[in-house]
Amino acid sequence: MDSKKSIFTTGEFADLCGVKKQTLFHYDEIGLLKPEYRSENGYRSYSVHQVEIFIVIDMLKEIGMSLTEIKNFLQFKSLKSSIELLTEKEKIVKMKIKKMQHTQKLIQNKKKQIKEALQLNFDRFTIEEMDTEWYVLSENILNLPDKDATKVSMLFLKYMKQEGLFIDNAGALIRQEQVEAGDYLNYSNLYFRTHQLDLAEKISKKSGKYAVGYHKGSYLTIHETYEKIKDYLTKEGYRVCGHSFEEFLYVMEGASLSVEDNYVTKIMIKVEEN
Amino acid sequence: MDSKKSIFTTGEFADLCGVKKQTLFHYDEIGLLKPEYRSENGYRSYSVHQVEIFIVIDMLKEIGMSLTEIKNFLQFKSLKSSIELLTEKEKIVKMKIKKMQHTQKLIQNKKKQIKEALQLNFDRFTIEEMDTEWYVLSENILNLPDKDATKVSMLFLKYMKQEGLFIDNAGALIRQEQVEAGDYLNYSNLYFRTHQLDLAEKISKKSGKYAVGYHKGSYLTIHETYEKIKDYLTKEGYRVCGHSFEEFLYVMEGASLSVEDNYVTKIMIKVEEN
DNA sequence: TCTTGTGTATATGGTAACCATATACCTTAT
DNA sequence: ATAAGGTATATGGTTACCATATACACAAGA
Repeated sequence: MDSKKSIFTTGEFADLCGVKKQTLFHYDEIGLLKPEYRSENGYRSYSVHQVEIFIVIDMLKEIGMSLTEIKNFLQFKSLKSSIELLTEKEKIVKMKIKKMQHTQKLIQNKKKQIKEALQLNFDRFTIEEMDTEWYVLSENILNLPDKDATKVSMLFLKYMKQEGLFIDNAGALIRQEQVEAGDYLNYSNLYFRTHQLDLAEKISKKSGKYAVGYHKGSYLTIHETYEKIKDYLTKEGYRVCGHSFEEFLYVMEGASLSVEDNYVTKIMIKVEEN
Repeated sequence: MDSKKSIFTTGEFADLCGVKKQTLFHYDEIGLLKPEYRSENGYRSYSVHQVEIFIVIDMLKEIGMSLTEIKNFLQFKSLKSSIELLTEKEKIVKMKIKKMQHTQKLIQNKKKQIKEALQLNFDRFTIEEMDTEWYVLSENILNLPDKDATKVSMLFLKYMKQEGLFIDNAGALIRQEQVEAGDYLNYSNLYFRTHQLDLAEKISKKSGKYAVGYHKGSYLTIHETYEKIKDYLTKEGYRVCGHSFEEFLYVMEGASLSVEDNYVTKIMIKVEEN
């Protein structure tokens, strides 16, 4: 006569919700989700309907609200403002979906990159015939003071990030004169490889023979690799005839425990035979 | 001659990455992302390429990896296992996108619900003519011992949750006999409203006149509201002629600070005129 | 040149949302 | 009747930061 159907213990309810009992204790403690009642033995009892509350809590948590915020929201002090909040959250969810889709692309790209890396020999220099490629270029920063150059670069990178174009590798362009002068850290532009040709205004290209080498380790020691490539070129009867393009890989099978030792920069310098 | 372009200070780099300086200090400390180098004055210097690393870190964080896991991953101890990990993470991202899309629906539903609630008077009982509705029903738990009933309910709810059908409200069906006997907590089935008619095997319906009332507050005091509805029916010249359907999560503008006091259970009992 | 505002570095303590563990009690199944 | 397993509370620990305080560095103007 006083049967109570669909009443769950803490363990059952936790299982149902896909969390640990601890979490429910916590929610009880902070008053976010208290059990319907306690039995005489002190055991918590949750009802079916509370599963629904939990689902809402879980959802709000998922979209980045803190438990305190959620508690306030569930107070429903004003239904109108609740609707407003939900409308706002709807936008956030849309953005998150977009971000996740971007992440998907990023992962695919990284996988491709690693697969390529598996085929590569980072210790050898080569001369390669390369096709034209299209880049989105930053403004020229060569003749700017370092401070200003940094600002321009920042704006460029922020823009690219914001537009979701930060999927492929970023690169740096070093002009022939700087390469020849050994002024390797004096970039003239940053760039991104792109397949979107509608970004036409800021595009540059290259095609022909390139010396390809890989620099392992810090940015600061890249001159060493450049010098080695130059030696290699002399030996092979080539000389620099254009700009250098640096792209960043950082996927070397890591013997080293130090993260940054695994950084690899791909260097491509336009060359021709003597 | 020794110009260094695109080198960022901690503040700049933080801005670029969309985080606080503190976060970068933290990553430096735990060895996850150390600056390329330190100037003589002790200032951290980050390179463009490190933005790329940060983006990967951020992405991996987004999909639920801990900083320690990320650090290990970036060690690239084995490129093959790195690819495997990424492939696994790809699946997770897919799932997350699905979940987010589900969340979108949920939010829309809650908004609709709140909008409806704004029109309602929770203090009045009414007799309403209602159309046929289709429900996904759980197994009958009426004649099961409470323990077993709970288990069956759990399986039902878990199934619904897993299938992503936990968008609309859950409800409980109390049979006429239990309603008449005052055994209001002795559900015979749980149900979900549904628009998917392909779930045909587990469907139930109803159509006709219903007494509609709202119970505010705890599950345990629902009998009070039932008794009031019964009084109301007698006064109006109606009597119970079918089952009662309870649905949850109609929200009330919260006068109370206690979360659970603001929840409302909608009670619909099939009735006919005397 | 001095100053003043802004930037950086380190150190320390604090926070949210749990998780792990220990201890004690309760319940059910054999 | 006893063991296995579930529940309750208490306490300390964890992760990924954030806030604040203090000290030093740098750039720009009076």
